[in-house]
Amino acid sequence: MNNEIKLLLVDDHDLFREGLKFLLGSAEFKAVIYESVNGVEALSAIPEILPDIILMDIDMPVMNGIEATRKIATKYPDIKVIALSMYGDECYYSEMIEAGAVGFLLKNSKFAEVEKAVKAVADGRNYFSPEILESIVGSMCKKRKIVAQTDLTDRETEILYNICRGLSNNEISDLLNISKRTVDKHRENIMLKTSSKNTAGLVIYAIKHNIFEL
Amino acid sequence: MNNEIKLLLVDDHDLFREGLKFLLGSAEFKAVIYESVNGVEALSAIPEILPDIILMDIDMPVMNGIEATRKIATKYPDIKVIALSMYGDECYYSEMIEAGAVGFLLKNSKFAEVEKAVKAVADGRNYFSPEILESIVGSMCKKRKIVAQTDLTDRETEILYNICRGLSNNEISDLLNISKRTVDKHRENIMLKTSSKNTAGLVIYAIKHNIFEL
DNA sequence: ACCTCCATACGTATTTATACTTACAACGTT
DNA sequence: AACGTTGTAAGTATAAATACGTATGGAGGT
Repeated sequence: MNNEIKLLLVDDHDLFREGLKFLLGSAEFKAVIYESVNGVEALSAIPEILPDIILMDIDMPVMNGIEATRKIATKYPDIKVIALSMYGDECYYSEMIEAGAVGFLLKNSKFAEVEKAVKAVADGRNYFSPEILESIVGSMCKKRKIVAQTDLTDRETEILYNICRGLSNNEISDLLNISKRTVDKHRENIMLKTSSKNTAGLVIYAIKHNIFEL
Repeated sequence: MNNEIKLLLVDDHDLFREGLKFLLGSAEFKAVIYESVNGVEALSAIPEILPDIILMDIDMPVMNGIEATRKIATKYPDIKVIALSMYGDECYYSEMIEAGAVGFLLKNSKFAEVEKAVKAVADGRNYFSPEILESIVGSMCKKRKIVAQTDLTDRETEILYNICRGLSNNEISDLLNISKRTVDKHRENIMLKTSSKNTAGLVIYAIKHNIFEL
């Protein structure tokens, strides 16, 4: 934190870069600022700059920030990439995280947030803006809500699982070495318990209740 | 960061609390340490302590950390809860995040991580251990992979959607004012295109390709 | 010992789904 | 103008699923 941080700004908007550069000059930490206007330029500039941290825009011509981040994270695992995006849509941040970003900021955040993020990643931590975290939480809650317990017996669960695999009652009866009629009956009972009208309902129930994974 | 931080440790293992308390004494920041042995005790102790940050174990008798966090986050939104868990399973952290934790640490992390986390949340940020972040990334990648495009026509997509809703071909034909035999044919074509053997396969395909949402 | 739940099995009947076939009008492309 | 795709429709046949029954042995709890 006491050393100079080499910061590379990658953004196609000159004005945005200029403003950010100015602000970073007044930051708590000392930073040397480099600039690139898109992913391709950034990639070619990196070998000689070897920046510590990259502030990467996502929407860019030539090569977008996600692709660029993916390549950078692979070739230079020590370089920390902080994503800068106009929007906090899930499709953005999840791909960016997957690509290897260790931070994610929205462009409408205050500079103090940028400072925080830079300090955090310089320190080996990661920083995600509250909006993003909230969104992550949100998508998790969604996922969580559908996890519930069933009142299906083990056998019923097993049979439901195999129904989801696409097996017919006949095939299931062979698999489990029981009568086809028994499977029929189980299926009937499962439909009763799960309030399903048909196979479609069964499959959806099974997925919602983690009996079957996509 | 210059003020004293009021820290409440909630963990049922005396030794763990003691060790952590000692370590926190040598931390960069100044902290007053309070202790509780489970969620219930923590909840009754909070009104008089009014801690800034809580380090909350998840596996505890009487009231687990998730329940306790949920209650705390509701009643005292200003108190930051950092989860401490032995395991980084998704079922743990996602529930904990949902409950309102702003940080998540694994018990096998070094004390430096605890320090980082405390500083981060005291500073209004959030801190998730790299393992957890990696896991979040993992679950996101999974989600992403299943989104793909289909070569189904609009009509076929519509019919597949209604199949997933649990409608029979007969009901779909009524709904769309077409012959039942037409729906039969569409269904057949869809099965061909999606390489599905039966309804179960159709439903799974539809969910994977975002034609139907759970 | 009694009772409930579970897994097993079978009978019968109806409804749906699956499979293979042909046909044709509308539309766009080559 | 010929061709491919789409959406529509229909015939025939079999397989599967759905919907009612009933029944029995065993495991577990009261």
